[in-house]
Amino acid sequence: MGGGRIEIKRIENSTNRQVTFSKRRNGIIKKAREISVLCECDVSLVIFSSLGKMSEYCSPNTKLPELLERYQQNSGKKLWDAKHENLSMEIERIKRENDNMQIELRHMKGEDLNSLHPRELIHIEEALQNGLTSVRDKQMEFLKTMKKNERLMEEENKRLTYLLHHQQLAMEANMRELDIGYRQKEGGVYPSQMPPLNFRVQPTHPNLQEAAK
Amino acid sequence: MGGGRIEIKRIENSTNRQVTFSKRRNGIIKKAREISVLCECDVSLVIFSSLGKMSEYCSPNTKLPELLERYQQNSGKKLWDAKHENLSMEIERIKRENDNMQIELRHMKGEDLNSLHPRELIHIEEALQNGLTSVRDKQMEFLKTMKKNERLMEEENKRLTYLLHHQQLAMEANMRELDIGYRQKEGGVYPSQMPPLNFRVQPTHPNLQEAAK
DNA sequence: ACCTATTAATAACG
DNA sequence: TCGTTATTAATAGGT
Repeated sequence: MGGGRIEIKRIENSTNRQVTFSKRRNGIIKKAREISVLCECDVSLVIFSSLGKMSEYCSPNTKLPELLERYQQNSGKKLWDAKHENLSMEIERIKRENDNMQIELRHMKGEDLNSLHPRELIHIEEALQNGLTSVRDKQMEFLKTMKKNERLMEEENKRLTYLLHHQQLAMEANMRELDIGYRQKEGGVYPSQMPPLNFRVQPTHPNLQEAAK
Repeated sequence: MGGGRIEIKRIENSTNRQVTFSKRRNGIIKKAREISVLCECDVSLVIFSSLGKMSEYCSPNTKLPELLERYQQNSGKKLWDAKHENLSMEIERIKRENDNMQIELRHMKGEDLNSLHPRELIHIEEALQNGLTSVRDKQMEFLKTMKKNERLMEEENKRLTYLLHHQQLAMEANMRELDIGYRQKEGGVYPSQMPPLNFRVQPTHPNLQEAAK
């Protein structure tokens, strides 16, 4: 090839290997192009460098899918037919699963019962009964939660009413005081001992809505 | 390259073209092998001669389907056209359907109820109730059928008993007659007027077992 | 990326 | 397809 022969084995020096790859890649692609032109043949060449970079050559007027189709026919090897079959089988499997569930679901809804044995009917009846029990338990749970919420809201209401009442009392007291002070020293500043009116009324149960969803 | 340069264009002389193809094919395959070894890269080379003869090289430890998979990912081109995607999408669709049914079925069995709203619970409860009603109706139907069968069998029993009785009477009568005839002309042939004993006792209700299955 | 000595590839022919 | 040979192309190693 040139400039001192080399053994055909992995080039250990990484830089060298990269350089050689580049040169030879170009060379082989050129060769591929040449043979395709000179000899009117279809060529497909795909190279992945060790770093994963892809290079390809495909002769003009050649469509890779068609070429690969011919490849499969010629070699007997399956490139994607295998995958294809796998997918088809997967579909069949899932469809069967689907049908079974479909049937079970229809039975649970009381449809298509004619084909069933009494023994199977009993099974389904049990399942339905169990389901019904669970669903009703769950509803009971909700009911309890809602009742509890109601109770809590009532308490909260009472608390708020209480607070409101006291606030009003305080306001009235202040008004009176203000009135007196106003009369005593006319034009005076606002009395500093007056409590801020907006003392925060936080909900005691911030998660009330959670259980009711 | 050697022995007098040539233009890179179709070789018109068919023999020459064939020879050149052979040599260059070997050359390019050799190059492919060399670069794959020297630079640790994955190479796929497929050549179809103008006569349709296939040659290929694939680097060791490289599986063509996997390489082509990488090719698709890198190039964005699809080799296994729409067919594949259709299948994949079909699988996705069925899987979704499957999951939905799975969930519905679990709910019907009273599982995974926590994520449901009260309104949905009511829906499920109704469905379960309907199912239960249908199943119990069907069981009732069976019960009726079985009772009816029982009745029919009783009747049949009576009929058979009656037939049996008459048959016995007939037999006894015959025996007596035979006895008399035997005593009158000793060593005579069997009396031809004797009725066949095996008159067929067919079931009146051949479909009895159908309802009970 | 470019240069060059050296080897590999190969065109033409038998 | 195989071998030989003259000639060119490819390229390893270095800059």
